[in-house]
Amino acid sequence: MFVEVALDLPLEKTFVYKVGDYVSHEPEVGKRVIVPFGSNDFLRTGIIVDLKEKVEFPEEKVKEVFDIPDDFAVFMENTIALAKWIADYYCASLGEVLFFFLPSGFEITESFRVSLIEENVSKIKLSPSERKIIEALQGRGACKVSVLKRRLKISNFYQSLKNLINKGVVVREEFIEKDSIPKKRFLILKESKALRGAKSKELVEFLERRGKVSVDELKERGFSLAVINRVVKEGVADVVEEKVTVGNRPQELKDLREIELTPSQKKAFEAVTSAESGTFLLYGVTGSGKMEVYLKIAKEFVDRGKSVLILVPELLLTPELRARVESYFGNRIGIFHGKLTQREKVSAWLKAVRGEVKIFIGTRAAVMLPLKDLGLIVVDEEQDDSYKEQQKPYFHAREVAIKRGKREKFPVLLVSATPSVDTYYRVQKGEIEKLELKERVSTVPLPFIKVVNLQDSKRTNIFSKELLTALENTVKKGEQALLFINRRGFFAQSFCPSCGFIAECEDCAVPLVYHRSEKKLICHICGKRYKPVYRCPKCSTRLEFKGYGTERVEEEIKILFPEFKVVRLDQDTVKNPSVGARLIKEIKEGKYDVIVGTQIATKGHNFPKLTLVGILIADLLGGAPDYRGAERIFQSIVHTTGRAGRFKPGAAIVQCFNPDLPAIKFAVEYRFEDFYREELETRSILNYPPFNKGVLVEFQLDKLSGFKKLEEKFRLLKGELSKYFSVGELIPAPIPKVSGRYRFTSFMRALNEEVLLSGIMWIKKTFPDTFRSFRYKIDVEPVRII
DNA sequence: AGCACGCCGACT
DNA sequence: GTCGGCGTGCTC
Repeated sequence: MFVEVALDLPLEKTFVYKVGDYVSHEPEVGKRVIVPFGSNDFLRTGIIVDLKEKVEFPEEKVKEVFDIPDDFAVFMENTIALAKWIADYYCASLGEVLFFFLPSGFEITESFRVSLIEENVSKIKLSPSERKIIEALQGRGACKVSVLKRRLKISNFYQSLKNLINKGVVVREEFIEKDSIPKKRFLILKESKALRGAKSKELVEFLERRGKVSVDELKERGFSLAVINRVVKEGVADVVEEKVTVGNRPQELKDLREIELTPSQKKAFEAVTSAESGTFLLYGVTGSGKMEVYLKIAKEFVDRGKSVLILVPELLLTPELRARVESYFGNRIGIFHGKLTQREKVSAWLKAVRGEVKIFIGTRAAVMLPLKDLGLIVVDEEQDDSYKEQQKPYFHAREVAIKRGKREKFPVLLVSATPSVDTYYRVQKGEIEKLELKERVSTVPLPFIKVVNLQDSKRTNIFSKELLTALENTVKKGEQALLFINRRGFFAQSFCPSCGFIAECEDCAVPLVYHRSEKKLICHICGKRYKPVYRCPKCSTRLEFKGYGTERVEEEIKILFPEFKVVRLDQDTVKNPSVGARLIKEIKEGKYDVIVGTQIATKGHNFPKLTLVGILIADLLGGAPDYRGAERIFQSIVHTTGRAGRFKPGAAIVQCFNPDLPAIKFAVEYRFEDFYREELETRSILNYPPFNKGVLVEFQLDKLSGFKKLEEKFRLLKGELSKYFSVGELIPAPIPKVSGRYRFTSFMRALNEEVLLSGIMWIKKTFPDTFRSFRYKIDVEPVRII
């Protein structure tokens, strides 16, 4: 018997191994396998992707599997096929995809460690490289070879290290990086025997009753380790280690069937629960009860014995949301997201494998969970960019979910008040069925939105008179206001008013942002911190810290209204989760009058007293100037203004310089269909996605001198590449230098999925050889192209 | 990716 | 002679 194994390597190849007699478990597709690999046969973890009776590969070269450590598969056959699609579509290898999703606690790798044994090296002849290695090892214990190599940057590193080992100065030892699967030890009764000693007798009797008990439980019941060991030694019981999962706390259950559905909610419920497969869009404004509907649909599938996966954006997976889902499904829910610890991830993965949990709620990383009898995937806030992975494999979890539904034959439900332009386009083409919730469940009307043109308005700094008046009235009534700004420290660069000098990051060449709390200039690309310069180094004029960030807004509000209690909610203040949770709690309790915040403040939280939302400069909500700017402005306005008056009537003031932008105009007038129509028209004319499939290629150079060679090679391939893509120029990225590396990008567009797939296949075949000496990234259907 | 090996020019 | 810098082939 042979197995085909995918390893965590950027190679198209899989590897064949022979399965010998001495493996712990039967080979099976999707199981982990430990195999020797490479010149020194280090052990690595792989995934079995196929079973074979015969191999074409010369049999004498086929190595034998070291072990198959589990009696369960960590991937299902279906998800391995799905991983192949991800690999083909998003330009990665099968192994890279599988090991991206598999919690790293499942991985076992073997490597060498070296340590110095001969401290007195003065008498031995040594080359400079060898000396460098010894210096690095001095005063240290064993050091991983890979770590040492990375630190030293010597070209003949391995040769020099070998010389040192031959000279007897350094020793080498293999070691295994252990998996971190939580394990528990159990005693299993083998044969009953009468033992001496009261405690031993008691333990044997207890084992006779229970058969199998964990060592932890025995200890809790007052059996000492000595007694336990004795019973094992006498042959009464065996000790086994088992991989375990950790449970959730039980919660009070709320019965979903009590909720009465409106006619359109009912229609949506019927459509999804009666479908065998297909993609749906649950579409409805704030307050139309989207969540109640999809939870009820989920409940229906669980009642039928199916499992359900609910995907949410990164920022939405708050304790609040979890509590809400738990109130419906109790402790039967599992959580999976990137910020769990290794052990928690492994534990959650095992729960899925064993079917211990029927409902999983998670972020994009959860989309490949090996859920048995999966009957439904819900993608909440489907337009959210956090569904797109920003490293290899650059997959979009919404797309993977849709593919998974098609492959495993179950419905996929996208949910949004402001669908992505992409999804809306597919609704128009009939690929996705729209289920619109027309009635609002909430008795509170949608907030009244007023647009203020900053060019006409009388204003104090960035605050229009209208906004200031509304702010004052709101706080006077004892209610809260949220002032929304796009980014922390936006434009808060140090700027010379006489010569125009702007302090920039020496590595990334972007303007530095002044952070008052730290009294430092910070680069928002690489994070490097600088001492602030107060006088222009060129003309020694006093510098201004210009522009608006959350900090400056907070400060100016405090000056304008010294009696208001102001709180700032942005990346800086909620970086520490416990501080963030405390601030949120305090806001809900009404401890603050004004909240100054970024996107973070608007996602996933309901502030009951919040009745006024002010958007300071709506024109800037698009962030980076790319073809999706309008879409982001539209979504930001709708989401932010929707925060006002969730429980009592509220209002929103949208300040902007250009009130005629379709994204602004249609958002504030609640004319959603008009926005999508006009935006799709623009995209169509300019030939942007969704009318084609975009691919962003980015090259990174250590030295600018390498550009000539890169350009040459790129030009050489361009002809062939143009068979699949319309290829954009190789241009320096708008932020040309990141962490000391120069970035060059080309944006390419393929006509459709079919062409894209063959184009990516060609890239996979060609790029690794052609651009071997270059660092490059290939981001298929990127969410940002700068 | 990570490693081996081989070739070159530039230093002791 | 080494050393450091590439380009290239291979991993079951």
